[in-house]
Amino acid sequence: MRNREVAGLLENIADLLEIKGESLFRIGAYREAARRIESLTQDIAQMAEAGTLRQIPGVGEAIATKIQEYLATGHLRYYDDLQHEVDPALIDLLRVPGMGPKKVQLLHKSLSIRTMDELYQAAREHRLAPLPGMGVKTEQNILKELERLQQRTQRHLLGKVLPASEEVVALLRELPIVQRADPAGSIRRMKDTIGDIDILVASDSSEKVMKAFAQLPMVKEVIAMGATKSSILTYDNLQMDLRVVEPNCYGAALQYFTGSKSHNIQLRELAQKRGLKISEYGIFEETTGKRLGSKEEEEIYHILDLAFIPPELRENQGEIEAAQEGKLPKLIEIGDIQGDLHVHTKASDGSEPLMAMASAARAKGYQYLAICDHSKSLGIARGLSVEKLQSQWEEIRELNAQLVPFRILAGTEVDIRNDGTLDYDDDTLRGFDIVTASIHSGFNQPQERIMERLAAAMHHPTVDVINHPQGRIIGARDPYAVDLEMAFQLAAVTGTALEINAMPDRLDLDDHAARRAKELGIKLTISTDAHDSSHLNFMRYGVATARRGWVEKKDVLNALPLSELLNWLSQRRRKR
DNA sequence: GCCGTTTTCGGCCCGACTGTTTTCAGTCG
Repeated sequence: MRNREVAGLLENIADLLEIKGESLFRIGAYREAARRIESLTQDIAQMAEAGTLRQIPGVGEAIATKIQEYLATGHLRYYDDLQHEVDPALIDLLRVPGMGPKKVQLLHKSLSIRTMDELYQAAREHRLAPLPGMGVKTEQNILKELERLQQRTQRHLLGKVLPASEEVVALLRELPIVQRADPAGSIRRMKDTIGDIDILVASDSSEKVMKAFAQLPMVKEVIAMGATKSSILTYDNLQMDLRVVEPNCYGAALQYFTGSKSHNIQLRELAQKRGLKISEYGIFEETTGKRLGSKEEEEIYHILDLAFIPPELRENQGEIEAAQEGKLPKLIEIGDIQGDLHVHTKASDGSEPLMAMASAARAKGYQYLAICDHSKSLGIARGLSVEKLQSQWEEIRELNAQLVPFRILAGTEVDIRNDGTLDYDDDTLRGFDIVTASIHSGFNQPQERIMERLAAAMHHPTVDVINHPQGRIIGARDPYAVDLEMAFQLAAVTGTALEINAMPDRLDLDDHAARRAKELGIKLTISTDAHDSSHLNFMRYGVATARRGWVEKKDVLNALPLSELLNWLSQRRRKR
């Protein structure tokens, strides 16, 4: 898939146009197209061949032609020319907070500054301040931001940021002056990675809240402090932005600060067409200025005759249209989950015994838990030999007798070997209650080989689920070369379920892929891949990813009660 | 550059904050 590559190209064009001082609307058009292509599960190259590029919202005549040219020839004349007009090195400077296209252009023209290093030097030597529109304060800020940029990694895992934000929100809620508090922004939308943390508070004493916020125990540095907005840096280098609003605007503010930007823009356009205006203070009649709603978030949507749109869907990916037509999905909820279908124990690379994992699952109110330790050849993870399996099965039988009606399923995470064969013989595989299969090697194989392996696994008569089908580790490893559309077709034909792996650094299938799989009627599992009992709590991230993928309860295998899950599994055995 | 039950041309979300200014430009979300 070259989707990310094409999206990146369009982003670069937008950046260059921005520095060049082009129309903001044209720049926005490139960014919107990039965003749409990034979230596509269909292969952009295939769409280009089929001539269907213009079906992508935000892609019109001009951009479609450019994509065609780029994919066919490997380069784009327009982009090449642009790079001669505007030095591409300057794009980097836009990453410095406070540096926009105008300042980048100014510094480039007057001081020939091209890189962050040069910018840093110039600021150190006080050459920025005398420039028109700059000044001492601006120079100091640039210096500070450059230093901060070095120590701050760009994006953080939801699994790290969500608990941190909830901790802060809990502390803020304890203050008597605080009426309401919530994480907002991309955290509330449950994106898999997060930049800055947005927190919203309703209070009549804004400044007191600011002060209390700045004194929280996790605060390392106060970056900015205004009347209604302040930013801090925590000891684990998370930036948190706090905004305080009056309680009667809280709903409108929560809607606004939850975003996404793109969702809000579309919502505001819709409002405009009806003679209404939306801001963070409420929804108003354009002509009279009369406020129609603001206290609760739901009001904003209801006044526009929309069903309430859950935060996870607010990405301008068709949710507003669906809300208009009353066709929003009834999203799966954490309480719908009846069990976990992928966990490890001490027998392979987990850290707790079977009994501990089972008790923890039962304590969560689950009806079942599938033990899926690694298979024999995965030496690095102490994969189980057939002999060890026998004793694990024995242990499971004994425990099940004690724990009834709770049920431990004897499962495996069998390795799909480099040649596409599975890591246990068929007889052994038939002995499991559930077989999940994974690729753990040959990550760099070409797409054909990867697809052959996946196809072989999905056609194998015992395989029920493919785990982490994309194979990404967020921030560490790119997905392997999966043709997702083909994988989905295979899953649909063979009736194989696909996992949404809930590990915070996997979340694989990701949200877009999950949505496409759901559209094609593929069964999904949401499992944690827990290696100790605390990891069972990762389920919320898997459910969040599923929700972002418009997934409903009926799409998810482990939302079934035990008896129906067992039915599904045995019917599958009979069919094959 | 995209898009269309108010438009194939003329629109394109809205406000706060900062630092530089004497009324505003640039940046951000």
